[in-house]
Amino acid sequence: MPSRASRLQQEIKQNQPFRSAGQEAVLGLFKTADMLRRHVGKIVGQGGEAVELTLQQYNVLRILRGAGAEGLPTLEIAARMVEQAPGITRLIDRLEAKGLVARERCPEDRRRVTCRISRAGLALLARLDDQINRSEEIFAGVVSVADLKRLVEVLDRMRSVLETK
Amino acid sequence: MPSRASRLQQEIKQNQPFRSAGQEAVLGLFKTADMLRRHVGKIVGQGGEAVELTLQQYNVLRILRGAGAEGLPTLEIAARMVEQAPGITRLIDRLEAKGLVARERCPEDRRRVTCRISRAGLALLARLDDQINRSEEIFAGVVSVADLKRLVEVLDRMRSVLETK
DNA sequence: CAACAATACTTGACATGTCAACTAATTGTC
DNA sequence: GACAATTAGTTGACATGTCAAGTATTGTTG
Repeated sequence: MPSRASRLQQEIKQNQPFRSAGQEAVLGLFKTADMLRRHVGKIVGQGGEAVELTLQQYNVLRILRGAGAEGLPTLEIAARMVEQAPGITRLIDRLEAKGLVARERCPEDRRRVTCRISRAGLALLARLDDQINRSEEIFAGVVSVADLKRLVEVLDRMRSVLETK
Repeated sequence: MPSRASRLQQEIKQNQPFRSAGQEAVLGLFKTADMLRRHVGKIVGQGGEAVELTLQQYNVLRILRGAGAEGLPTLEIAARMVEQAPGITRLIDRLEAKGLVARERCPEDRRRVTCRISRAGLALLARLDDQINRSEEIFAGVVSVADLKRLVEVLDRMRSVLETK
């Protein structure tokens, strides 16, 4: 019995079947992440009335909110990013320009620059929280919590072989 | 019994646990895709001796190889991309500049531009094939084929709710 | 068959990402 | 305490991505 074309195969109009489960998984991962990225990017990027963010900028704000009042040095933020961000300095430049983040050279170690989220940054995140939370639960209808947990677990193992650099 | 911090949590040094399985899945997906993207990007991007490609450029070449001698119109390529590529024209401009793709205005419908992979493009892909195939099988040791298939299936369902634009 | 809409790209302007130097401050090391 | 090595961040140059508006060509409709 010839298996029907997979969903992904149809999506990218590929006529040959995939060479392996590995290949299909990798492409499916890329495509899903790209769609998700655009989906969330639209939420943080439209701003409603106020400031527009990129996904990366949003991630920085989230990290700084988590860090609280002490803030974090620049490269420590980079280390916590979900996606690598070699251009962290300029990323934060833009957030500072929008008044969402404040920077200050650290007195104890003058090489460091401590970054803190501003009142305005916190307010912006607060406005986005609901929409973001909802968008993370968007899969509730089609994927069970058990499936999500298995997914997380498999992704963990995949990253373990990609580590590092 | 308090569950230990998840792997992802440690990776991004997050002190609070994730709000939900959905959130952890979304972030894990982003992180895994980013790492994979860099991994594959390094393969196609170093060129060895010859031409360097971006992941997107590589994807275009793969699509054109699959299309064979008739080639494909520009936007049809865009439709088949794994990741959306609004800048498809300039993406192909660069491939043409490197001599990997040839373009020709379609005689039947002069709005269209037919793109074909060149001899050099095919040769480049041939040189990359082995490395790419190997990189897609990199997970063989840590993730079973059954797990990969389940992963693919869950990703399919996730994309179904993201559709569309 | 003229006029309007739709299609298939192209282009411009600008934001963002990326890599490789480069500077400044701090930490060993003898 | 001088000097190299390390760490933290910045900058420049350039590639790529993104959105909106523009152009040429083909369908469609009164």
